[in-house]
Amino acid sequence: MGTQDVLDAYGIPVIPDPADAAGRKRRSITDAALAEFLAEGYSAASMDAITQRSGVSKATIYKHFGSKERLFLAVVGGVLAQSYADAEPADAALADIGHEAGAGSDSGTGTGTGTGTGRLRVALVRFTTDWARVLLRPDIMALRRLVIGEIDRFPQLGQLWYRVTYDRCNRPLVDALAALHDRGVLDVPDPELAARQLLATTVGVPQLVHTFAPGTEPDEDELARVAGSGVDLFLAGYGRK
Amino acid sequence: MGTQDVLDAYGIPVIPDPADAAGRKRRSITDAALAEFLAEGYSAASMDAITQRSGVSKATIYKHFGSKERLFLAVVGGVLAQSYADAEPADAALADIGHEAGAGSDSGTGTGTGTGTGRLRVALVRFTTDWARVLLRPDIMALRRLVIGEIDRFPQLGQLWYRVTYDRCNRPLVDALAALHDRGVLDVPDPELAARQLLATTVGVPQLVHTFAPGTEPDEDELARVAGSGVDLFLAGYGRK
DNA sequence: GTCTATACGGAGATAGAC
DNA sequence: GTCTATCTCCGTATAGAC
Repeated sequence: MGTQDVLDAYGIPVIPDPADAAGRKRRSITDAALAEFLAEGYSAASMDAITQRSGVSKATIYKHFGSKERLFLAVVGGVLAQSYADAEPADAALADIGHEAGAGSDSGTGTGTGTGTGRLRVALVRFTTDWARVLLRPDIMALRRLVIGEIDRFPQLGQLWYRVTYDRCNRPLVDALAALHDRGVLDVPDPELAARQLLATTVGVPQLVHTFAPGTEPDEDELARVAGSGVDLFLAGYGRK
Repeated sequence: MGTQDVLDAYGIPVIPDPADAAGRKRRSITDAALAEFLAEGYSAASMDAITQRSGVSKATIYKHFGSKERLFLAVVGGVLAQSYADAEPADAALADIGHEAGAGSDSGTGTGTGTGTGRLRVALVRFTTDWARVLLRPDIMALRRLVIGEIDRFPQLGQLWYRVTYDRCNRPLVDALAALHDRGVLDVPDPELAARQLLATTVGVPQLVHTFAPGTEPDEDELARVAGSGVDLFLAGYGRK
């Protein structure tokens, strides 16, 4: 009598799957919590506000996550793992670095401010630009600021952030550079350091600005200009002479 | 009657200057507040804890600073302005860049991984190493994390941090690079970008690690190695060909 | 100018009905 | 499993004596 209102296309009552209902509630909680934590930081964020944002009751939140600390870790940690899903295009550029390197016209000249148009240069610019586009997204920058600010209280998140970024971005680049070194395309005695330098000149340079200017979208033209110049610098230093 | 205990070298009682007493109290408040804010962040820091750390009463703190927000701004802003006092040696290195550049042996070759020992290279390594030593100091890194984490609530501090760093570190470097360009020592069409790139490869690279690994002292050898490699990269790209 | 004592609100977390 | 109502404590800020 009014307890089964929802009917499907055939008029058959739809009994909500309890598991799915719980999953949806859990999702609405984590969404609300993330928004609140990003807006207020950990300490200033209130469980009351998260309760109101999520639409569920406070007791339910505590049943699911136990405490504010655990909620924070679950939410931020979970988002971190998934945030780089949009960075897939960078993997394609990475494949370009490995496969087509050395087949271009003048990929190794690296004249500094010159306009070397080798395939390697294009691939490196594409790779770094893709990553910059992802890492400079306002939501990811905000998450980064949150993690950095709370790192004394939650060192695990700092470790996780660094590791995820490294595994997804640095490590593949290091491997690619090492391979290019072995094939004689580049002269990179320390691929580990070289990768960090390349990312610093391309991604790090605009990232520094956006770290202290919250909410600003990255400018595509500026991004391309910086990435191009950074890659030129890199190739000038590590190209075969 | 015991109210004038303090005597100077001639046995003359020293009446504490009320203004100085207030100044000392103000100083003990700001010291305590800084320690508390660094340890707990803005929101989690409690005025009670600052009261206990400082040794003065809570009412006195409010008489001096009005509110927690104003105390935070005064303390962090004040420290920012003075934190770079230790970076004076970098100015000396900067003078070296300007005065002795071009007089060295092979300052402009920039062989990438080569060991160019020109005076310019030495001066640039010195300049960047000095700055890295200062910017990577654990207390300054902690302050930086605090500012970044609270930037949504206190955008003024973000602006101030960026401006102070830029005025003291970037701008002089930009000017020096522009001068070297004009004298034909380097080929730097965009000194602004070039300075950011140089600082990214030398200071930014280790800074990124220490951002996510709080409390770790920078290793001198590693610092020198990174700075040297970064400067080589820079000279390879921007040296006259 | 500086202290003690306190007002007042909001925080995180839980008990118990359903 | 989920809600309403509540407990308890600690937060910022201030009033008033000295």
